[in-house]
Amino acid sequence: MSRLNYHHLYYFWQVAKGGNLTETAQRLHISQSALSSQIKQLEQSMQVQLFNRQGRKLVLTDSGYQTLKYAEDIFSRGAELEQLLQQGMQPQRSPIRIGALATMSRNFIESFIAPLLATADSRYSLLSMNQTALLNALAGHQLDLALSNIAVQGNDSQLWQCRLLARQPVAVIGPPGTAQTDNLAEYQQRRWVLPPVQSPIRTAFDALAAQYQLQPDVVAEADDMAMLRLLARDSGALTVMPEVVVKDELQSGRLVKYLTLPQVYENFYIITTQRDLLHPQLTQLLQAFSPAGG
Amino acid sequence: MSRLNYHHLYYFWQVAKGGNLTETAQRLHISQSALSSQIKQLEQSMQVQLFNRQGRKLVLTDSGYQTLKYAEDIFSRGAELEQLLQQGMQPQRSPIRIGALATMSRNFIESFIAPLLATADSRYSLLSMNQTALLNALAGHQLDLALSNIAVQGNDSQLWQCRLLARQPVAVIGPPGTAQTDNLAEYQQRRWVLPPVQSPIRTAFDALAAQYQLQPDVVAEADDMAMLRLLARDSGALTVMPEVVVKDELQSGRLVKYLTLPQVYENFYIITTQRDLLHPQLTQLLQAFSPAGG
DNA sequence: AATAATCGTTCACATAAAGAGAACTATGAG
DNA sequence: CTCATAGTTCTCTTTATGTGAACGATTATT
Repeated sequence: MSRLNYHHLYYFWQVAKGGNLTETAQRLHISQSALSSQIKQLEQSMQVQLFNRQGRKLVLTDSGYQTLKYAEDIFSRGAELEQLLQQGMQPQRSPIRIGALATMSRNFIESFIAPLLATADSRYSLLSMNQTALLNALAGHQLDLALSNIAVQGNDSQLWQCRLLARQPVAVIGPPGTAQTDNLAEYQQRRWVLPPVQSPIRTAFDALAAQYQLQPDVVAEADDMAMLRLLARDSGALTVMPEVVVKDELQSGRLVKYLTLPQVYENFYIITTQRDLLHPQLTQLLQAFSPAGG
Repeated sequence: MSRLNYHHLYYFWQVAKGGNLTETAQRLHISQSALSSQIKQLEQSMQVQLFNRQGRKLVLTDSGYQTLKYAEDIFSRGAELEQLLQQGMQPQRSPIRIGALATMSRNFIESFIAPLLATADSRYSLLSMNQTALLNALAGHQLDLALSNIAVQGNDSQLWQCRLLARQPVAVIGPPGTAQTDNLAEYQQRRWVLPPVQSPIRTAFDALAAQYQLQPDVVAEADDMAMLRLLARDSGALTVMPEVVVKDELQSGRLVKYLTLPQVYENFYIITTQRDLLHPQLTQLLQAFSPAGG
């Protein structure tokens, strides 16, 4: 039992799609006999029956159907590659394409790509999208890498590789000039701007709030970190978010950290396809970020 | 410029992964010279430089990197197929695997697979999951087909095929014995159970409610149709949902339709991978459902 | 700086695989 | 029954793949 012969598989694919040997042979400009024997060889080497010879018709077996699906996958990828190669493939160095969840902190993303900015000759393109679009784009090679704060659960046949890039402690942040304390309960009179109920941060916050018997007066919710940042800056309300989101405002004193929530973290993940080969320049990016570090 | 040679591509893949010709040649049990010439042939036939010969090292070019990614994709799929074929591939007819969005109406799903139930010898397995998992499973061949009420937007390079299978008018449904009218405003005093704010149905309902100056008293929200159905049945509140969800209850008179919302539809989509080959038995299922019909 | 070891390329030649074409078999339409 | 059609099987030719030795060029060693 030898290795899978892609040449044979190609012919099988062509025939299975058409369902007809003679026609396919004409289309491919080879003789039927060649096609016939190649497919037979595939069946023999793989020890599987791909077609049922019903009368003078070729009918896909169940195994044949399964195989066809894989072949479809394989050769349409191949066709994409061919097209890419034949249209010349832009000669200048193609940019590194990084996708990021649209709701993530821009500051965090910026800190991630900082090493790329330092390198003079590297080009990259950054795209914001939702989690589903992120995974689609990865699968379709529109992205080299995705950044997200939502993990992808590992399937049986791992399609995605998802690793923890960094975790940020989550803090209560608000305008300066008010008494700061590390006791949540003291913020009963304050107004709050929070991430939405489904989010992990909110869930953690709500649990803590319940524990401290705090009933927060929620004036606004937003899942977008950029939006949260604006609200934190301009609403006068307290917010709950990773510090990195309002890094600049904390530095300038426009906002201050009230307290860091214990045991609550925002996780940042880097997602690639399982068959993971990183763009050479990306390897150094990852090394800059020690796992679970900042 | 001939067609892409998968044999050449395979060797390129192996070498590019290892970065080393000699080692790879030994691993594959062929001579370096063979490897060298095959790769050179690939470069010539595709008219692209895959490696830069720097000193006595082979360094991937940018085009080479792109190509490698496709090759990785192609041959890991191939490896999966090989494994599947070599482990014998379960001889009994493999079941048709249908994935459905966990929040969809079970009645609708049942009506979709009804033709399969009628066929004695067909086996199928039904799996509930979220939209992301659905797409993952499709991409990884764990599913033949997915049912969802969320469309997948078409990317540039179409990965998914998403077609409208059916659309159901959405109705206000509630317990019998109260005056029915087709004027939304008359339901001001009622309690409501509604889909969550992000959902298309809710958005449409809210717009209508605003138009009729109805401020609904929302006692519960749920995105799961099975859950909504239970709430509709047991809460005494009014609900907004496609009729099919509570088909049985409407028939038995336990619930009644108050009014059908104009221009509001719940859409049901069937999602497959773009390189779309349907399981023979699925073709008939689709024909049973005329597009935009019931 | 000289030397040895390593790695990729090139050549002539051997071997294996793909393909052509005729003869053959079986099926289905008229 | 007969003929056209579709797939299989055979022999033979052509093409592609692979080998091993010689070569050139680069890196490491002393």
